[in-house]
Order: sequence, then C-alpha cells, then structure tokens
Amino acid sequence: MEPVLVFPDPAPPELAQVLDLGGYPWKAVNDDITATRLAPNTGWSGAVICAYADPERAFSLCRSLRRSDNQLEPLMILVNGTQLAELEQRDELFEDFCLSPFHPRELEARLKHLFWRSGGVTDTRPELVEYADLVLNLETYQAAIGGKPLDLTFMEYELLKFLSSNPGKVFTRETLLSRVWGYEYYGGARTVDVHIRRLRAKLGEHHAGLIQTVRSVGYRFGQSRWGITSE
Amino acid sequence: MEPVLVFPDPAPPELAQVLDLGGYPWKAVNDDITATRLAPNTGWSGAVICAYADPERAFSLCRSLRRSDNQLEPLMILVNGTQLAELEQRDELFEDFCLSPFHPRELEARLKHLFWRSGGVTDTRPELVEYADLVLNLETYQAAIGGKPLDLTFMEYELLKFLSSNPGKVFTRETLLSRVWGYEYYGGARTVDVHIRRLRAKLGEHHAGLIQTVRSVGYRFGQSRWGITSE
DNA sequence: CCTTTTGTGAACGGATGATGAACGAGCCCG
DNA sequence: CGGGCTCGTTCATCATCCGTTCACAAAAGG
Repeated sequence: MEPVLVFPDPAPPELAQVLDLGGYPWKAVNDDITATRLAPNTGWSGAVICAYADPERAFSLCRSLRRSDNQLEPLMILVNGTQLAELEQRDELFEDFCLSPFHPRELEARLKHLFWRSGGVTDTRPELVEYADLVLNLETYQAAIGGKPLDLTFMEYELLKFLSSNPGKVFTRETLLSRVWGYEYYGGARTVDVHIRRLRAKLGEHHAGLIQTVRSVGYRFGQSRWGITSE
Repeated sequence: MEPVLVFPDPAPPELAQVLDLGGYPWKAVNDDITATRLAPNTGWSGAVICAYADPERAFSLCRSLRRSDNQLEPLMILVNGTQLAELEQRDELFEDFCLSPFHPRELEARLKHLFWRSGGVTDTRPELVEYADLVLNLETYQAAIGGKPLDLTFMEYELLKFLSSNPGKVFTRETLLSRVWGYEYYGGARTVDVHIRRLRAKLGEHHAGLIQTVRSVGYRFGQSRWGITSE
C-alpha cells in the first residue's frame, strides 16, 4: 500500500497512533512542495489533514492537493468543534471529516470505510502470517511455501498457524493440545506427534527442518531465539 | 426535494430536530414494507438510520434498502460507541455514519456534505461484479457466466453476489447466514449447504469449482489472493 | 546396553459435507 | 377462494475426509 499523506509534520501523536495501529504507512509533510517531493511514484493513497492546529495552511494544502493534475483522494480532514462551520463552503476539498478530539476507534472506523469506498471492495490487505518462505493467508485458509500452495487439513493448518505465529518458541505437547486443540486432554499426547509428522511431510524435505524436535520438551518452529527476549 | 427516509418511527427527537432545522423533508418508518409503501414516485432522496435502538432491525432495513431495484443512496447510520465494530464488515451498507450522542452541528454538517457529494459527482462505479467468466449485473439482477445467462433465484443471486464480491475469502456458514440472509439464525446452518449446492449445479460442471469447500470452516469463492503483495 | 523418547505406517471410526427428496409458505392467476 | 407454481427450508441418508489411536521401529541419552 502506498503511504498516506499527513499534515502537519510532526503529526499529532494521537493521529500517528491510529495510523500505525491500523497498519497504514504514512509520511508527514508541512507544505505542498514537500508533498510533491516526497510523493511515491504511484502517488499517495490518500491524505489526512489536521486543520485544528493551523487552519489557514491546512485548507490551503487541501486546495493544492485537490487541484493538482492527479487529484488526491480520498482526503480526510480533522477539525475541532469551532471549525465545523468552515467546512460548509468547502465540500469539494474532502471526502470525510472527523471531529477532534476523537476516539481512536472512530477515526479508525472512518479511515477504514473511506479507503474501502475509494478503492472498491477488494483492497483490504489480507491478513498474513509469514516466516521465511512460508506464508499463511488467514482469510482464505490457504498456505504456501516458496510460492507453492500447501494442501493442509484443518488441524494441520491450525497447528502450523500457531507454531509459525510464535517462531523460535518451544511448546510442550500439552501446551499445544490446549492452545491449538483448545481443550484439556486426557490421553493421546502422541496425537501431536502425528500431526507434526504430517506437517513436516507436506512442507517437503527441504523445509521439514522448520519444525524442530526438542527432546523431552516438545516442538519448536523456526530458528531458536538464543538470547533474544521478545517479551 | 424528495423526503429522507428515517428509522425508527417515531424518530428520535434529537434527529428530528436536526432534520427540521436543516430543512430536510423526512418520513419515519419502522420496516422495509412501509418504506416501500410510503416511497415517493421519484424515490427517497436518502436515508438516516438509527442503529442504537434496535440494531438488528436497523441493519436488516439497511440491507433491504440497498438491495432493492434502485439502491437507496446516500445512507447514513447513527451508532453508539459500542457498535463501531459492527460497521467493519458492513461497508457496503452506508456512505457515512455518525457517533451518537452527537452534536447537532456535526450531524448537520455530515448530512450537508453527504447530500452534496451524492448530488454532485456521479458515481463512476459500474454496477457490476465480475470474476473471470462470471458477471453479475447489480442493476438488472442478472447473472451470466461465459456469456451465458444464469437463471438464479433471489437467494442464490444474493449468495453468489456476496461470495463473488469477496473472492478468495472463506466464510463460515454462520457468517453467510448473518451477512446474506441478514439475521441471526437459530437452527439450520445446513441451509447454506443446499444453496451452495444449487449454485454449483447452475454454474455448470465446468465452473462448479469456483465455489470451494473448506472443511471445518466454510466456503470460499474463486482463487486465493496471493497476488496482492503488501509492499 | 538399556531406557526413554520420538518417528513411522496402518487402521478405525466419528465428524463433516454432499445428495436427493419432501414440506410449506408465499404468490400469481383464474 | 383455491389450485398450481416457485422457492426457501428442513430432513434423512450416503460418501468420504481426517483426526485419533495403536503397535512397532528407530534414535537419543546416560
């Protein structure tokens, strides 16, 4: 996804936080010249303009962005309550606006809807789990390694998803049973072994090593983390 | 100006006030049947739907309004904070929303902008859903595959429309029931199976594979979305 | 070398979806 | 009003997938 244009620079922290949490790449600028200079080849994917700090320059920037050869869309304006009236005569400058101070959820929802509308239905980024060659598409329930699709059963997929979501971490069979299978188990810890084996087989000889056996403990996906404490 | 459709009846006073002060003619209704009966000859000029009183019926009404022959636009939904998440998967049901409780000025500004937009720029999006050989004409309610018309019943059409609008994505039966059928379901998830089967039959042997079964999960239309590279 | 742990192959059986048929509500038309 | 029709839903049955288990072989570790 191309980055979103943000004004001003630096961006207000509450705005930056929503953009980051929503997974939107973005760049902040302070004027239209910088906006043009920093524009990606394929253009900005949209803009979020804060108008409550410096309304004059904010609206000026909007106007500039909209009149350029390739009119920038979609554009969202953040305003405070006293500025609502100023929007009245500027319908052509924006697609949506949000009242500041805003609840993060509201802005998030507005951004989502805005980009959905401007991009059509299918532009939401698929949720992926990736590790090296391995890709899991959580929306389509499909897996591939090295670009080659894997034909996994339900439990195989769930197990691989769990393991690859926590690379490097070792799980006991009991933990896997409770976290992947989802209930307390009475017998049959060996069930895990069998699923691991089938996973390794489907991953192919070249990638089977992705799942490692830790004797007397359990299984681990990917490389160990050594000293890297991620939590 | 044609009147604006309002739900529910009676309309919440704070909404009625904004509409009246803004000079919008409006009529309140409680169900889609009444909406059809009271519709002016030239159709409603838009709709404002309160979802915070009776969300179930509100969303159901939205769906009904959008699915009729001439899709009702623009549509605004009023929601409370806890309902924001419900909007996520319903982008196609509305053009704008407003958080309740709202400041009259905000709703006024939103209505103004909304009607300006819908009146000004003619929608460039053709009312078609296309996927490979399959074409759905949303205006004429006709479907064709490989240039050959498909004779679909209402629910078959709706189901196919929904699935093909989200190619590659897997939906559980419960999701399909709530998104396509439009209400929470008590028994009978197998209903989906039967409709899927009839769709496959009508698609013809050659195209039946367009709808795939994902065991223990649900159904998926078309191929996956590997192509979309996120960077 | 013996014990413990894990890999391997095969088989069983419950869960899941496909299939065919029937029911019944709504609707058009007489 | 009623009969035939369409279409959505439900049910019963069948086929098959795949999760589980077991027995045994192989490997690791002390």
